[in-house]
Amino acid sequence: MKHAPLIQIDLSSHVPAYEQIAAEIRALLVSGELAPADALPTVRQLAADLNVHHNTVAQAYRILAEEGWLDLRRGRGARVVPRSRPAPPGDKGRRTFTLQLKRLLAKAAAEGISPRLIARQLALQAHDVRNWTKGDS
Amino acid sequence: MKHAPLIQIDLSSHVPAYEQIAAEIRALLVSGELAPADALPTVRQLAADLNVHHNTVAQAYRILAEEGWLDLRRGRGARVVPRSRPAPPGDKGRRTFTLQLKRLLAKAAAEGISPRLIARQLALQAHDVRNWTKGDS
DNA sequence: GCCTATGTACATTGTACATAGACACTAGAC
DNA sequence: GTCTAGTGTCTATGTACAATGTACATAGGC
Repeated sequence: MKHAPLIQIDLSSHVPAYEQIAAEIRALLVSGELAPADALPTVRQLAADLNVHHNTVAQAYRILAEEGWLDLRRGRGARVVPRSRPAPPGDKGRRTFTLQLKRLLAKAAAEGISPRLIARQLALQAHDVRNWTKGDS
Repeated sequence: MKHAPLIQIDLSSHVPAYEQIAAEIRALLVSGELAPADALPTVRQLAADLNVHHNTVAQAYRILAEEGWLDLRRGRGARVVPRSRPAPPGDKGRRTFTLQLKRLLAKAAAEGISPRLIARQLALQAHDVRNWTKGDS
């Protein structure tokens, strides 16, 4: 099967490329669009697509491997592996999430996105979240 | 009036301190908890509270000043100033927002926060967003 | 066995965060 | 007016880290 760009990153952003790559792939993993046994592009392949160095992609893969999503083997490539749901985080983890969410919304508003649009987007995403792991294609 | 800590940042986080400070204050500005004519703590005051250098706070203030929220004057301090709603961003801006939101939610899920809790938090924030600029204390 | 393709390790380079410390300006006391 | 304390601002510096270049180690096809 031929992949569409698979993921997309913004090289002009201040957030590190390897982190963006990991975040994008993580989103696909969480939503189920990438399922166990699926093969990921090789580090050099994806690096060429994104115009970064293959070591940058390798660093992203390593992060996901440490989180338990991937199995990396030299010479063979990267595959998605089954992963048990991690222990729910404590108050601190949940509060950090809320904090980052608030900051993101405030920034969006400051850039001119209307509260109405923001609220609508939140509702949309909430809907998607409820369908995670149910509807993997 | 005596301020509670006003804002709080995480020095162990990978996101720069000056950015966290700006984001926190921006949230207060957007929500209306900081209104025009209000005075902010001095850079040295806030720096002492947060255990950072006063130049770090100054950098955060400068960001907010460039966004049009603050008026900075040497010797006088920092005050909130009226700000006209900026022009709504184009497709790119809106898509960047959606992208960042998706990444944040995926990360939260990967850390073990249940989809149910995430969806609930989104609904809560959507509610808050709708009350911006209505209920400034 | 050899060759090609894969992920990995290490040294190097550039950039940005955070700090230190001196400077410029303002307001108020006297 | 002058002095003084307090404000934001500027320049230089140390350190950490992102991204790279290059060489290496491993797997699989022929």
